Amino acid sequence: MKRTRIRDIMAGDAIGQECTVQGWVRTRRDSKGVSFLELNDGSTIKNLQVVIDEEYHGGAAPEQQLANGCSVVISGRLVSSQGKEQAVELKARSIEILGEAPAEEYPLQKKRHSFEYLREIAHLRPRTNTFGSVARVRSEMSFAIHRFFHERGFIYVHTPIITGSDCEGAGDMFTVTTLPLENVPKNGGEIDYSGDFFGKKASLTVSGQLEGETYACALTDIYTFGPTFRAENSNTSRHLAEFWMIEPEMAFCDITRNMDVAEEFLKYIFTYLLDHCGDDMDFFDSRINRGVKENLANIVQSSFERITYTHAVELLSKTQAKFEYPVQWGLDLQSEHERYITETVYGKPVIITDYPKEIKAFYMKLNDDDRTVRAMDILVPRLGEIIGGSERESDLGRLKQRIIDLGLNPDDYWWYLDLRRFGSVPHSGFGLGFERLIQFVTGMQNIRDVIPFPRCVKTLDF
RNA sequence: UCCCCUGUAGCUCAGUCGGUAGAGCAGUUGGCUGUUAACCAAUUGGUCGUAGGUUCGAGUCCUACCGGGGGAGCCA
Repeated sequence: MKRTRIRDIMAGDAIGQECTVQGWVRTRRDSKGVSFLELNDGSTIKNLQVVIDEEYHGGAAPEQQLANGCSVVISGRLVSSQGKEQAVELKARSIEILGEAPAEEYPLQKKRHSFEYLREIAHLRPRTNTFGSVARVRSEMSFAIHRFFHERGFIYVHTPIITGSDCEGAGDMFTVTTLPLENVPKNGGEIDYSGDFFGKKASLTVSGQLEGETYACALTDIYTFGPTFRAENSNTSRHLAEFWMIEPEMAFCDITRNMDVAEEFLKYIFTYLLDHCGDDMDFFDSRINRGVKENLANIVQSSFERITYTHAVELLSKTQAKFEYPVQWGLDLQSEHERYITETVYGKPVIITDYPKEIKAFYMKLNDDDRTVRAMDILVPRLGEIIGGSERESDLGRLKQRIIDLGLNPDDYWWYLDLRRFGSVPHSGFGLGFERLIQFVTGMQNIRDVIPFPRCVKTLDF
């Protein structure tokens, strides 16, 4: 018999139909003469209640073995439930156990486990409500992101994972090598990469932006969505050594349209999530972080406030609120400042633009005041910065000067500079970390719990 | 990398003033004709993270190391 997904059973009116379901037993409750199984197949957070009563004709499954965690094939008839917690239930006619899960050894109990413990059994944690929901939300969010860009004619560009440019400047890089580590060839004191696989030093990418710009300066509207690697020794609930990043890049686009697209982007994917992941979002809202749904709904409804960095500093200087870190023009805004502006001052998302050039990257377009650059950060309540972007410097001379001013070598950026030498155009883009986005929409506290197998400093267990 | 907290049963935790350990849940056994975190009863289960030290005596105090968590910095 064809396998029916539990999601489809829950969504439709299938009462009276015969069907076969396959899944894992989440829990069993016994009374004299009747047993109840909660069955989950991952297609939805909802469990299907299976009733084993006098009409059950048996099969290969003694009830004792129908333990939490075992996998089963169950055939029977869908009936309306006598219980109050569910509308439909499956009256079992036959049950076959595919794989047992000995109760004394199975690490997942039907009680609630701490996330710290579940991280130690990352191969089994997708069988829990929380991690099943995270996986479905990740998948739906990925799809929503691709759909947003696809609908607007953006080209999905696969920027490289391995990069030879040592100049991306966004963080510490992992080296990629086939050199024998026990006897690394050296030329003087320096490592000699000439005999290495690529004949030069190679690393894992820390950003696809510079490569993305090359394709934007040919295909106009592009985006990247791929893995990114940072070898930073940061041990926090917001950092991973391997994470996924989304980086759109648009030619013939100034900072204003960049902001328009970013605002539209966030509203689109949040709307998609609320429309398509209702059950999972209800779970996050009630069990993980009360208010996440309302927060997303408010963002979708709002019109993002747009202010300059200079104005933000004025706001922060005028307030009575106490901050741990000083507020002064020229210093970067701390997380506490960003949250004060978006939560207390405006109560909605805020886009801050035109930061001092000293605290932003070399490639951002210099304003006429020669002090600020066309950067834009989008801040949202409960998180702070969610998106960072800018209009890129399109003038060859000014870009070259910025590189020199920061003590970098223009020769390292020859192909990036070529984009300004030949057919240069105003262009803009932004980036956001996918896992931080998932953290934000689910309310999950630790970034290690929104990616299937987190890679962190001193952690590579699966 | 720095600061703070933490490590006790399979899981989540309690353990007072230093006197060799306890609860809930899970498991096991039994009971209960429709349960919903099912319920009721009984019961198994411990090198108290590791190594030193102080002490007549250490889960408890001290030191180091290891693991976990929170915060900072860096950043997405």
